[in-house]
Amino acid sequence: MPKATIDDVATLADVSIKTVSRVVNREPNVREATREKVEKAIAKLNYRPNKAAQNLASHHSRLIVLVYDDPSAYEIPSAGFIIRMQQGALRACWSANYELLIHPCRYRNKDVGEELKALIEQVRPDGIVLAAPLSNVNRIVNAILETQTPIVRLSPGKQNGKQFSVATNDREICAEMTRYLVSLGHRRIAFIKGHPDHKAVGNRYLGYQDGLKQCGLPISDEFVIEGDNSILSGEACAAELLNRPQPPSAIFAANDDMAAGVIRVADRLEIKVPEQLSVAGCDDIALAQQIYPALTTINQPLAAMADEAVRLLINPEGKTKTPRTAIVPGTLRVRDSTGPAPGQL
Amino acid sequence: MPKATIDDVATLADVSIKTVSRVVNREPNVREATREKVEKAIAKLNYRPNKAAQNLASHHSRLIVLVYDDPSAYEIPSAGFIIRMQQGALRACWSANYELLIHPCRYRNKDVGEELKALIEQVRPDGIVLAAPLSNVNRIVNAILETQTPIVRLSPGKQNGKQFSVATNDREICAEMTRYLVSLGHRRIAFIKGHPDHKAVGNRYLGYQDGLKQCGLPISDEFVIEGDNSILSGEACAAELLNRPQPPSAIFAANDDMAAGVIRVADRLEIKVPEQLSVAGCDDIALAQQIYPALTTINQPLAAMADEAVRLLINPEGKTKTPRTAIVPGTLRVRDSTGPAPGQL
DNA sequence: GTGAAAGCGCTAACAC
DNA sequence: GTGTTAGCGCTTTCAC
Repeated sequence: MPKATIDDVATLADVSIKTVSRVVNREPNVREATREKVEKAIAKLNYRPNKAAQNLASHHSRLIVLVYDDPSAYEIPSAGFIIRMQQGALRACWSANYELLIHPCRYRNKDVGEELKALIEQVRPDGIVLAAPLSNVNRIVNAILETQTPIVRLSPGKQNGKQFSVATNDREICAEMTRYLVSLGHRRIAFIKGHPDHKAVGNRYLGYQDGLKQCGLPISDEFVIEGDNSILSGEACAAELLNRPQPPSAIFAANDDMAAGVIRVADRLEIKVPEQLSVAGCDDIALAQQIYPALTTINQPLAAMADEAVRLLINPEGKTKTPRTAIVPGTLRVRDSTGPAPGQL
Repeated sequence: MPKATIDDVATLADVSIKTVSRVVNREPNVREATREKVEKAIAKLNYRPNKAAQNLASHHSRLIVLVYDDPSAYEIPSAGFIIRMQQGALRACWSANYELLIHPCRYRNKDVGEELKALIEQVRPDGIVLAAPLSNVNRIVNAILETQTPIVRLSPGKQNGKQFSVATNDREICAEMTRYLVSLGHRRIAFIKGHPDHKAVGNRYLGYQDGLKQCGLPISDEFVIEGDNSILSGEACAAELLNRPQPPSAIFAANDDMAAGVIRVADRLEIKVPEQLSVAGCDDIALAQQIYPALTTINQPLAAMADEAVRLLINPEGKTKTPRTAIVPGTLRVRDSTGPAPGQL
């Protein structure tokens, strides 16, 4: 049987198509009795509004596009992050009867801007969620802005006043992690900074300092060292720190990969984690639960962030109010790599 | 400026809108000079056809929906698989100017069928790619079929004659892995079977037997043992095999998790991999590259499979010919966990 | 509260 | 080769 149209429903319910439209779109000005009659007809005919027709007539597509960096096969570690973003974005979309289009792209390509403009002009999404690191590339952001499409930037660490964006409380939560380590009795807490180009991790170092300060501990860079976000650099930093005459009793790394490197070196040096050394990371990548001991870290609430981003796009609020940055808080994930400081010095 | 429409282009090029339509859709029967004139106008106005209007008028949406099982947060290991499927599906979609809608869903839900029907009737995709394990649930497949939407099932191991589907050459490639182990001098090659409910892995056992046969080795179940696909079961099976008076010199597991379990046990028993024991897995999950030594395994060509699935939906071939199963071959990924048999017995 | 009419921007079918 | 006409199935506007 051919799909029922709004006309069929109108005929069956003995009303005009406009009334059916009102019922379908939950508009006011329909008498309760009429509404019921229409709803009965809809159910009977198993009517579903045709999206293409709705889009054409209403000039909006109920479509959100999620744009993110396309992981090449060899950096599929980011897969978990992407899936979580998608899950969050989908949750918000579906709850508002929107659909989500995904658009991974290579952000090094010169033409990403043109590519996105073409996409936008064809499918006319009602909004774009732009994930980091693309959200930090002005060329790309501007290309999207030219199309007049609402955009929300997803940038875990960084804020930006010109458009709506969603970020985490990186700094605050890193302070919390530091306080947690102090509460376990640690006093010599080292911090491994990330690659300076990676904006998100700058705040983490500040958070580490905040945490020390809040506990009344002196801030010094004696135990601060810089890695490049890789496991290998974590190993190198750990080797340097742990071979000192006065090694730290806890090492807090600006990301999980480096923390994993620390654990690996500790294992090699036969330093027991967490009995002799506490290790904490940041990001809660899949690896964090797979290594031994399971890594204490900070969860990046990517799903919640993407959810919030879509909400900002869909809600009328997002269209009218002045740009703001929504903050979605991360949470501590205390696992097995942290414990009381040895000997309570 | 308001977006240009087909009328604007027609006016500027001084032709009818039908001619513009012909040029846009690369239809024949346009004189070269006319085509150029129109293309110039299109470029000048930066015209892009409105998808909603195209969809409404043409009764097709240039939209493919990829349906797969939604990983809960705690089984994100599957994230890599999903991303690869998406990448493959997107590649095929974009190359034909289609878009991809993703639709993860919980396949245990009773209402998945209804959910999918509602989705399909609203967005009217031109086709559905249904990934395993959903593709093996008749209730779900039938719900989709009721909507008359073309569907291609993605089921790595299993074939099914009633609809189009895409599978891998599990059996053949497992035979190849077995032959590879034999070529390294191994004669006592154990096989750890997977959970019998998991259809994909049955073929792997057959492939193992084929491989032995092809090398002229006797087939016996002396070295065949059954796990349940988990790392833990891999450990248990390995413990049993390696504690025998005559242990195998190579262990081939029906999936990577179990193979990882084998390596873990070997490490515990101080059996060197690959010097004393070769270990091979199947699936090429992310873990395969992360463990030490890196696991020799079989790549599941999920991206290529999804790509092929979308092609089947988009190409006219898919709509007319009789259902068939396309086979996308997997490939051996030789890494560090396999080597020459010790002592050449 | 409800309905009639006029599009939205395209494609399909057919005429020329 | 090219143009004309009539929709596709909705929403919008405005009249009642």
